[in-house]
Amino acid sequence: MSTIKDVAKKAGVGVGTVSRVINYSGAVSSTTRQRVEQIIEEMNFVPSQLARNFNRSKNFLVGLIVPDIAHPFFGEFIRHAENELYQRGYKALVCNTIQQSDREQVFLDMLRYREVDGIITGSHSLDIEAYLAVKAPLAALDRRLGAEIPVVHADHVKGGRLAAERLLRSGCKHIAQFTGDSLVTLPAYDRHTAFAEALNGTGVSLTSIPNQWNRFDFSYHLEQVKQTLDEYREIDGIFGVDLIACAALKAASQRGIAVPDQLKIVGYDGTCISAFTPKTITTVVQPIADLAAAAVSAVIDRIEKRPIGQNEITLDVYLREGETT
Amino acid sequence: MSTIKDVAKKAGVGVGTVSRVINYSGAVSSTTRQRVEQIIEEMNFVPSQLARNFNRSKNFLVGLIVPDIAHPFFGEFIRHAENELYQRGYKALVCNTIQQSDREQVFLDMLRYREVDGIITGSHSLDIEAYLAVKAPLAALDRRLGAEIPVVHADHVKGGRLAAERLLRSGCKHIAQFTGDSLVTLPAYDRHTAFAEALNGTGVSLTSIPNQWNRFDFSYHLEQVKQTLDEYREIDGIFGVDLIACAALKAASQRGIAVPDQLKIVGYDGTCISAFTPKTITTVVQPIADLAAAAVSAVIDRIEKRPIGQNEITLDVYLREGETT
DNA sequence: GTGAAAGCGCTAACAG
DNA sequence: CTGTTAGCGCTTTCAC
Repeated sequence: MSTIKDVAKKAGVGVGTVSRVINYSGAVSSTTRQRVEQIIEEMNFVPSQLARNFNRSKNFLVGLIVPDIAHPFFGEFIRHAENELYQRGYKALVCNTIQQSDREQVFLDMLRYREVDGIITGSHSLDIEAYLAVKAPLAALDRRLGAEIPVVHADHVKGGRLAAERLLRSGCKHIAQFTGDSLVTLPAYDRHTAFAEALNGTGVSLTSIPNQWNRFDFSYHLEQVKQTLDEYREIDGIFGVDLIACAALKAASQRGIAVPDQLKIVGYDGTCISAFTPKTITTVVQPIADLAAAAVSAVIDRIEKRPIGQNEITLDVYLREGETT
Repeated sequence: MSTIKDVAKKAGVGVGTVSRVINYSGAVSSTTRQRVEQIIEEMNFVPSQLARNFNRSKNFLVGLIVPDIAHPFFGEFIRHAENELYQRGYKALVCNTIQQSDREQVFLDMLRYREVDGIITGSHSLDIEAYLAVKAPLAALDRRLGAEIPVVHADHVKGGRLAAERLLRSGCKHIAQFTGDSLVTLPAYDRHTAFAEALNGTGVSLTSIPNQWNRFDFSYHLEQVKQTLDEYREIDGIFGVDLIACAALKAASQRGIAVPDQLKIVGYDGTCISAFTPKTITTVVQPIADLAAAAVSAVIDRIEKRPIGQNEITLDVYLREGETT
């Protein structure tokens, strides 16, 4: 593995010159440049990124913390985030927490150890304090971690309202919604509050089923929907994340309930799975690519110490009509 | 940001001692150790991973190259690979190639630049030569890149046979299979050859439709299945990856074809989506977690220069019965 | 047991 | 324009 020194010696120049050549920094006469480039070629020299990172004390690496990469929402988020990072010269380190907060802590530590230059987190298992202790470039997806830390999220208030309006328009009278853990103040929870509010005074009954919506365990959701359908026979409308909507479609099929005739379903997220089912699911679409781009911009602005704009970014959602309403 | 030198000075010891303390290497008297640890605590000192990586010339980073993270098969693969890497003290860098071979080249270059210690690739857009040029720790998923490069894959021959036998057992007479690009010698292609062989001499007709199976574009697959069903009215059995099986289920539903009565479907991969549909898809399950573990072991063995075993690892598959056969 | 010193490979400041 | 030199922060001999 040849080094910059070897190249310099063989080319009969100083290491500074070689550095200038490979970095296109400073001025080098074209004859020198040519000679050096040729030697580099000959020796098959490749500058060590390790050394470069070291003395610029930067990795061009951003950690992406998510509960589960295989979950469609996070999978799509990471796909877009990775792409966006790549466009800007950064690489993506993925971190699955899979409901283990200790792993989340480890990844957060990578920031202190300067293994990554910044972090985007979509996981929520850790206490907020752990995040606040980190005064490094950080951005959160759908969680307010403190005034200092940028958060990007979809307009969940509008999302919840759109879903409710859609079910009302279809004439539903007994609606069930599968909510997240209300103990945590997630922007994402707003959709359920907004959903309930939109139903208020319409005479429509609402049953809220607590559900761990970002858990990627289909049988868990399926079981929950089945229980709900069995317990509340009158239900004619269901609202939940795409995975739950998908489970609802399956449960209805197994119970012989016709969709959308007897039961209407509205999903949330707008992930690819809403199209995989025989009946395309009507769903509230989150702008996943834009969320990813916004989160990436937020961290990179902080890494590169650019003037920063607002700390809370809310992006628009819309309802995509399917065949379940 | 305090450095090891600051700590040494404040503790009144040499930097070597501090280094021994934080690495638990060499011997340090317990009094010294205590004093140093206290100072470290006080100063809130954290060793720079950047510097450490630099002088060990190692990153503990493995690149994971896949066509599309959001594709269920690759999403699950990455999830397991990341986990496995984490257990062994490595981190995962993800690289979406999304059908762009130039990006694949860039990621491969990271190996030469020593940005990653090794690479696991599940992408196949690049010419084999580009891989062969890299004589660094590398492992491939489902592709033979050369005798030197380890490859892990499922037992696709058995997989193809299982699928064929299942459809035969259901009494199918006119079967269609959606194959990959036969130009490339992928182990994964064996399933289609085996599938065809198993049908040989049974009097059952087989139509093979060329399909880009690892393309993550549902509407593309859906369109293809629809065309096939329209063109070959007599088809009563379909074999393809889970995504295609899913599309087939949808196409059948839209065409008013009853599954499994009029049409049987067998998927391949065993990804989570096979359970998402109202009728669970009968599918050949690849041991994704084991494939990931094997690939990770292969790269790490090479990174850590351990004696290596065989270069081609074939893992068992099985048929998971669903409701589409 | 512990301190001093020599790098790891590169960048950047500083003389020429 | 270009060579020299001083680090970047840590690990690792090598004496003491």
